[in-house]
Amino acid sequence: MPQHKRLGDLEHQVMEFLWKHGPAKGEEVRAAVGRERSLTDSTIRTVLRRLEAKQYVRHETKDRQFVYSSVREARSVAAEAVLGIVKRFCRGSLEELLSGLVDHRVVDEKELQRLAERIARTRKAEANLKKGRRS
Amino acid sequence: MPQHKRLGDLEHQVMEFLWKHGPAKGEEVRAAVGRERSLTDSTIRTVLRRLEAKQYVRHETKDRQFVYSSVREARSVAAEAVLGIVKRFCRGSLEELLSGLVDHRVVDEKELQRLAERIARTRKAEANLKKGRRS
DNA sequence: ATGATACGTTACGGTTCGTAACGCTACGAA
DNA sequence: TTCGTAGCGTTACGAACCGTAACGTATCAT
Repeated sequence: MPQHKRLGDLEHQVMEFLWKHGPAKGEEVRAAVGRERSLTDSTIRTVLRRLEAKQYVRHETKDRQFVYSSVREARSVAAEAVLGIVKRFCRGSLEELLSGLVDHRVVDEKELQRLAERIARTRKAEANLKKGRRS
Repeated sequence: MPQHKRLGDLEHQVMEFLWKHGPAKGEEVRAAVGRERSLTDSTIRTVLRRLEAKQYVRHETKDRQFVYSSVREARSVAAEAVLGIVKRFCRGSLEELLSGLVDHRVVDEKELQRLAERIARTRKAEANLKKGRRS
Protein backbone atom coordinates (compact mmCIF):
# COMPACT_ATOMS: atom_id res chain seq x y z
CA MET A 1 0.00 0.00 0.00
CA PRO A 2 2.96 2.40 -0.13
CA GLN A 3 1.58 3.28 -3.54
CA HIS A 4 4.70 3.56 -5.61
CA LYS A 5 4.39 7.08 -6.97
CA ARG A 6 6.50 7.72 -9.98
CA LEU A 7 9.61 9.89 -9.97
CA GLY A 8 10.77 12.40 -12.53
CA ASP A 9 14.39 12.62 -13.56
CA LEU A 10 15.44 15.38 -11.24
CA GLU A 11 13.48 13.86 -8.41
CA HIS A 12 15.28 10.65 -9.03
CA GLN A 13 18.67 12.28 -9.03
CA VAL A 14 17.89 13.82 -5.71
CA MET A 15 16.84 10.49 -4.27
CA GLU A 16 19.98 8.93 -5.60
CA PHE A 17 22.03 11.45 -3.73
CA LEU A 18 20.12 10.97 -0.50
CA TRP A 19 20.48 7.25 -0.81
CA LYS A 20 24.20 7.27 -1.12
CA HIS A 21 24.92 10.24 1.06
CA GLY A 22 22.37 9.88 3.83
CA PRO A 23 20.51 12.78 5.43
CA ALA A 24 21.33 16.10 3.90
CA LYS A 25 20.32 19.73 3.80
CA GLY A 26 18.90 21.33 0.72
CA GLU A 27 22.12 23.12 -0.01
CA GLU A 28 24.09 19.91 0.01
CA VAL A 29 21.64 18.31 -2.32
CA ARG A 30 21.86 21.25 -4.61
CA ALA A 31 25.62 21.21 -4.62
CA ALA A 32 25.63 17.51 -5.36
CA VAL A 33 23.03 17.43 -8.06
CA GLY A 34 25.38 19.02 -10.47
CA ARG A 35 23.98 19.17 -13.97
CA GLU A 36 25.47 21.71 -16.26
CA ARG A 37 23.00 24.45 -15.51
CA SER A 38 22.91 24.59 -11.77
CA LEU A 39 19.58 25.06 -10.17
CA THR A 40 18.39 27.59 -7.67
CA ASP A 41 17.85 26.59 -4.09
CA SER A 42 14.19 27.26 -4.65
CA THR A 43 14.03 24.57 -7.27
CA ILE A 44 15.74 22.00 -5.13
CA ARG A 45 13.52 22.77 -2.21
CA THR A 46 10.43 22.40 -4.32
CA VAL A 47 11.62 19.03 -5.45
CA LEU A 48 12.36 17.97 -1.92
CA ARG A 49 8.94 19.08 -0.83
CA ARG A 50 7.36 17.08 -3.59
CA LEU A 51 9.39 14.06 -2.66
CA GLU A 52 8.10 14.48 0.83
CA ALA A 53 4.53 14.62 -0.44
CA LYS A 54 5.19 11.43 -2.33
CA GLN A 55 6.56 9.96 0.86
CA TYR A 56 9.99 9.29 -0.42
CA VAL A 57 11.65 11.49 2.13
CA ARG A 58 10.93 13.16 5.41
CA HIS A 59 12.63 16.03 7.12
CA GLU A 60 13.50 17.16 10.55
CA THR A 61 14.66 20.54 11.62
CA LYS A 62 18.15 20.87 12.94
CA ASP A 63 19.72 24.20 13.70
CA ARG A 64 16.75 25.83 12.13
CA GLN A 65 17.41 24.06 8.86
CA PHE A 66 15.63 21.17 7.24
CA VAL A 67 17.52 17.97 7.01
CA TYR A 68 16.03 15.54 4.55
CA SER A 69 16.42 11.84 4.67
CA SER A 70 15.04 9.08 2.54
CA VAL A 71 12.22 7.11 4.00
CA ARG A 72 12.15 4.31 1.51
CA GLU A 73 15.42 2.64 0.75
CA ALA A 74 16.48 2.20 -2.82
CA ARG A 75 16.06 -1.54 -2.81
CA SER A 76 12.64 -1.29 -1.36
CA VAL A 77 11.53 1.03 -4.10
CA ALA A 78 13.10 -1.31 -6.60
CA ALA A 79 11.31 -4.27 -5.12
CA GLU A 80 7.98 -2.54 -5.41
CA ALA A 81 8.69 -1.53 -8.94
CA VAL A 82 9.53 -5.09 -9.86
CA LEU A 83 6.36 -6.24 -8.26
CA GLY A 84 4.49 -3.82 -10.46
CA ILE A 85 6.22 -5.13 -13.53
CA VAL A 86 5.55 -8.71 -12.65
CA LYS A 87 1.93 -7.89 -12.23
CA ARG A 88 1.65 -5.82 -15.35
CA PHE A 89 3.70 -7.80 -17.76
CA CYS A 90 4.09 -11.28 -16.43
CA ARG A 91 0.71 -12.16 -15.10
CA GLY A 92 2.03 -12.06 -11.59
CA SER A 93 4.53 -14.82 -12.15
CA LEU A 94 8.02 -14.04 -10.99
CA GLU A 95 9.24 -17.12 -12.77
CA GLU A 96 8.02 -15.69 -16.01
CA LEU A 97 9.88 -12.51 -15.29
CA LEU A 98 13.11 -14.31 -14.55
CA SER A 99 12.72 -16.43 -17.63
CA GLY A 100 12.33 -13.24 -19.57
CA LEU A 101 15.55 -11.92 -18.12
CA VAL A 102 17.32 -15.01 -19.26
CA ASP A 103 15.68 -14.96 -22.67
CA HIS A 104 16.77 -11.44 -23.17
CA ARG A 105 20.22 -12.09 -21.92
CA VAL A 106 20.00 -9.71 -19.05
CA VAL A 107 21.49 -12.58 -17.15
CA ASP A 108 22.35 -16.08 -18.17
CA GLU A 109 20.87 -19.07 -16.45
CA LYS A 110 24.09 -20.18 -14.82
CA GLU A 111 24.68 -16.77 -13.42
CA LEU A 112 21.14 -16.58 -12.14
CA GLN A 113 21.63 -19.81 -10.30
CA ARG A 114 24.84 -18.59 -8.80
CA LEU A 115 23.22 -15.41 -7.60
CA ALA A 116 20.31 -17.26 -6.10
CA GLU A 117 22.59 -19.60 -4.30
CA ARG A 118 24.76 -16.86 -3.02
CA ILE A 119 21.81 -14.96 -1.70
CA ALA A 120 20.52 -18.04 0.03
CA ARG A 121 23.89 -18.60 1.63
CA THR A 122 24.10 -15.04 2.77
CA ARG A 123 20.69 -15.27 4.37
CA LYS A 124 21.58 -18.41 6.16
CA ALA A 125 24.73 -16.86 7.49
CA GLU A 126 22.78 -13.88 8.71
CA ALA A 127 20.22 -16.09 10.36
CA ASN A 128 22.92 -18.00 12.18
CA LEU A 129 24.55 -14.85 13.29
CA LYS A 130 21.31 -13.68 14.79
CA LYS A 131 20.81 -16.98 16.51
CA GLY A 132 24.28 -16.72 17.92
CA ARG A 133 23.64 -13.31 19.33
CA ARG A 134 20.41 -14.49 20.83
CA SER A 135 21.90 -17.28 22.84
CA MET B 1 18.19 0.58 -27.69
CA PRO B 2 14.46 0.05 -28.03
CA GLN B 3 14.14 2.95 -25.62
CA HIS B 4 11.45 1.79 -23.30
CA LYS B 5 8.81 4.46 -23.74
CA ARG B 6 6.38 4.55 -20.89
CA LEU B 7 2.77 3.46 -21.17
CA GLY B 8 -0.32 5.04 -19.71
CA ASP B 9 -3.02 2.96 -18.13
CA LEU B 10 -5.27 2.68 -21.12
CA GLU B 11 -2.34 2.08 -23.39
CA HIS B 12 -1.27 -0.66 -21.12
CA GLN B 13 -4.66 -2.29 -21.08
CA VAL B 14 -4.66 -2.32 -24.83
CA MET B 15 -1.24 -3.94 -24.91
CA GLU B 16 -2.39 -6.49 -22.43
CA PHE B 17 -5.20 -7.45 -24.69
CA LEU B 18 -3.01 -7.70 -27.74
CA TRP B 19 -0.55 -9.82 -25.84
CA LYS B 20 -3.05 -12.38 -24.80
CA HIS B 21 -5.30 -12.25 -27.80
CA GLY B 22 -2.84 -11.77 -30.61
CA PRO B 23 -3.43 -9.56 -33.65
CA ALA B 24 -6.72 -7.74 -33.52
CA LYS B 25 -8.74 -5.04 -35.19
CA GLY B 26 -9.58 -1.82 -33.44
CA GLU B 27 -13.14 -2.90 -32.88
CA GLU B 28 -12.06 -6.05 -31.11
CA VAL B 29 -9.75 -4.12 -28.89
CA ARG B 30 -12.49 -1.74 -28.07
CA ALA B 31 -14.90 -4.51 -27.24
CA ALA B 32 -12.33 -6.16 -25.03
CA VAL B 33 -11.10 -3.15 -23.17
CA GLY B 34 -14.27 -2.98 -21.21
CA ARG B 35 -14.11 -0.41 -18.44
CA GLU B 36 -17.36 0.87 -17.15
CA ARG B 37 -17.64 3.79 -19.50
CA SER B 38 -17.01 2.34 -22.89
CA LEU B 39 -14.88 4.32 -25.23
CA THR B 40 -15.48 5.48 -28.74
CA ASP B 41 -13.71 3.82 -31.60
CA SER B 42 -11.92 7.09 -32.17
CA THR B 43 -10.36 6.89 -28.75
CA ILE B 44 -9.16 3.37 -29.23
CA ARG B 45 -7.72 4.14 -32.59
CA THR B 46 -5.86 7.10 -31.23
CA VAL B 47 -4.37 4.93 -28.57
CA LEU B 48 -3.38 2.30 -31.07
CA ARG B 49 -1.77 4.91 -33.24
CA ARG B 50 0.20 6.19 -30.29
CA LEU B 51 1.29 2.70 -29.42
CA GLU B 52 2.49 2.36 -32.94
CA ALA B 53 4.46 5.58 -32.65
CA LYS B 54 6.02 4.20 -29.51
CA GLN B 55 6.83 1.06 -31.41
CA TYR B 56 4.83 -1.23 -29.26
CA VAL B 57 2.63 -2.38 -32.09
CA ARG B 58 2.50 -2.37 -35.83
CA HIS B 59 -0.39 -2.80 -38.19
CA GLU B 60 -1.11 -4.31 -41.49
CA THR B 61 -4.14 -3.83 -43.63
CA LYS B 62 -6.37 -6.80 -44.15
CA ASP B 63 -9.71 -6.52 -45.90
CA ARG B 64 -9.29 -2.80 -45.84
CA GLN B 65 -9.06 -2.79 -42.07
CA PHE B 66 -6.10 -2.32 -39.82
CA VAL B 67 -5.00 -5.30 -37.86
CA TYR B 68 -2.73 -4.45 -34.99
CA SER B 69 -0.24 -6.77 -33.46
CA SER B 70 2.27 -6.31 -30.72
CA VAL B 71 5.85 -5.92 -31.79
CA ARG B 72 7.47 -6.29 -28.43
CA GLU B 73 6.46 -9.24 -26.36
CA ALA B 74 5.40 -8.73 -22.80
CA ARG B 75 8.41 -10.41 -21.32
CA SER B 76 10.74 -8.39 -23.40
CA VAL B 77 9.18 -5.18 -22.21
CA ALA B 78 9.38 -6.50 -18.69
CA ALA B 79 13.02 -7.36 -19.11
CA GLU B 80 13.82 -3.88 -20.27
CA ALA B 81 11.87 -2.37 -17.44
CA VAL B 82 13.77 -4.46 -14.95
CA LEU B 83 16.99 -3.38 -16.51
CA GLY B 84 15.95 0.20 -16.00
CA ILE B 85 15.17 -0.47 -12.38
CA VAL B 86 18.42 -2.22 -11.76
CA LYS B 87 20.22 0.70 -13.24
CA ARG B 88 18.24 3.33 -11.41
CA PHE B 89 17.91 1.81 -8.02
CA CYS B 90 20.49 -0.89 -7.62
CA ARG B 91 23.59 0.59 -9.14
CA GLY B 92 23.39 -1.84 -11.99
CA SER B 93 23.69 -4.87 -9.83
CA LEU B 94 21.13 -7.55 -10.46
CA GLU B 95 22.24 -9.30 -7.34
CA GLU B 96 21.28 -6.28 -5.34
CA LEU B 97 17.90 -6.28 -6.95
CA LEU B 98 17.30 -9.92 -6.18
CA SER B 99 18.47 -9.41 -2.64
CA GLY B 100 15.98 -6.63 -2.37
CA LEU B 101 13.23 -8.94 -3.54
CA VAL B 102 14.14 -11.37 -0.84
CA ASP B 103 14.47 -8.67 1.79
CA HIS B 104 11.06 -7.43 0.95
CA ARG B 105 9.57 -10.83 0.87
CA VAL B 106 8.56 -10.69 -2.72
CA VAL B 107 10.11 -14.11 -2.85
CA ASP B 108 11.95 -16.12 -0.29
CA GLU B 109 15.45 -17.33 -0.86
CA LYS B 110 14.54 -20.98 -1.15
CA GLU B 111 11.93 -20.22 -3.73
CA LEU B 112 14.33 -18.06 -5.65
CA GLN B 113 16.78 -20.90 -5.80
CA ARG B 114 14.12 -23.28 -6.98
CA LEU B 115 13.08 -20.92 -9.73
CA ALA B 116 16.62 -20.38 -10.86
CA GLU B 117 17.26 -24.05 -10.97
CA ARG B 118 14.12 -24.78 -12.84
CA ILE B 119 14.88 -22.17 -15.41
CA ALA B 120 18.34 -23.56 -15.88
CA ARG B 121 16.93 -27.04 -16.34
CA THR B 122 14.42 -25.81 -18.84
CA ARG B 123 17.11 -24.09 -20.85
CA LYS B 124 19.24 -27.17 -20.89
CA ALA B 125 16.36 -29.27 -22.05
CA GLU B 126 15.66 -26.82 -24.82
CA ALA B 127 19.27 -26.76 -25.86
CA ASN B 128 19.36 -30.52 -26.06
CA LEU B 129 16.22 -30.60 -28.04
CA LYS B 130 17.71 -28.26 -30.55
CA LYS B 131 20.85 -30.33 -30.75
CA GLY B 132 18.73 -33.37 -31.33
CA ARG B 133 16.89 -31.76 -34.17
CA ARG B 134 20.13 -30.61 -35.68
CA SER B 135 21.65 -34.04 -35.90
C1' DA C 1 15.34 47.92 13.58
C1' DT C 2 17.43 45.69 9.76
C1' DG C 3 19.19 42.50 6.93
C1' DA C 4 20.15 37.86 5.85
C1' DT C 5 18.59 33.08 6.03
C1' DA C 6 15.64 29.51 5.06
C1' DC C 7 11.27 28.41 4.39
C1' DG C 8 6.33 28.24 1.87
C1' DT C 9 3.19 29.80 -1.97
C1' DT C 10 2.22 30.38 -6.40
C1' DA C 11 2.93 29.93 -11.09
C1' DC C 12 4.19 28.99 -15.79
C1' DG C 13 5.34 26.24 -19.76
C1' DG C 14 6.30 21.68 -21.62
C1' DT C 15 4.85 16.95 -22.08
C1' DT C 16 2.01 12.97 -21.62
C1' DC C 17 -2.39 10.74 -21.72
C1' DG C 18 -7.34 9.96 -21.90
C1' DT C 19 -10.87 11.32 -24.55
C1' DA C 20 -13.27 12.51 -28.57
C1' DA C 21 -15.27 15.51 -32.39
C1' DC C 22 -14.76 16.15 -37.08
C1' DG C 23 -13.29 15.63 -41.72
C1' DC C 24 -11.58 12.91 -45.70
C1' DT C 25 -11.51 8.85 -48.77
C1' DA C 26 -12.89 5.04 -51.14
C1' DC C 27 -15.80 1.07 -51.77
C1' DG C 28 -20.35 -0.88 -52.42
C1' DA C 29 -25.28 -0.41 -53.16
C1' DA C 30 -28.98 1.81 -55.47
C1' DT D 1 -23.08 7.74 -61.39
C1' DT D 2 -24.16 9.09 -57.10
C1' DC D 3 -24.35 8.73 -52.27
C1' DG D 4 -24.15 6.57 -47.76
C1' DT D 5 -21.05 4.71 -44.78
C1' DA D 6 -17.12 2.27 -42.89
C1' DG D 7 -12.67 3.24 -41.41
C1' DC D 8 -8.97 6.03 -41.17
C1' DG D 9 -6.17 10.57 -39.92
C1' DT D 10 -6.05 15.31 -37.90
C1' DT D 11 -6.73 18.22 -34.43
C1' DA D 12 -7.88 19.45 -29.91
C1' DC D 13 -8.76 19.97 -25.12
C1' DG D 14 -8.27 19.41 -20.23
C1' DA D 15 -6.03 17.07 -16.37
C1' DA D 16 -1.84 15.65 -14.29
C1' DC D 17 2.93 15.73 -13.70
C1' DC D 18 7.44 17.89 -13.62
C1' DG D 19 11.23 21.16 -14.06
C1' DT D 20 11.97 25.55 -12.96
C1' DA D 21 11.86 29.63 -10.38
C1' DA D 22 10.18 34.32 -8.74
C1' DC D 23 8.37 36.24 -4.80
C1' DG D 24 6.51 36.65 -0.10
C1' DT D 25 7.19 35.71 4.88
C1' DA D 26 8.96 34.56 9.35
C1' DT D 27 12.78 34.52 12.39
C1' DC D 28 17.22 35.23 14.31
C1' DA D 29 21.59 37.73 14.98
C1' DT D 30 23.63 42.08 15.01
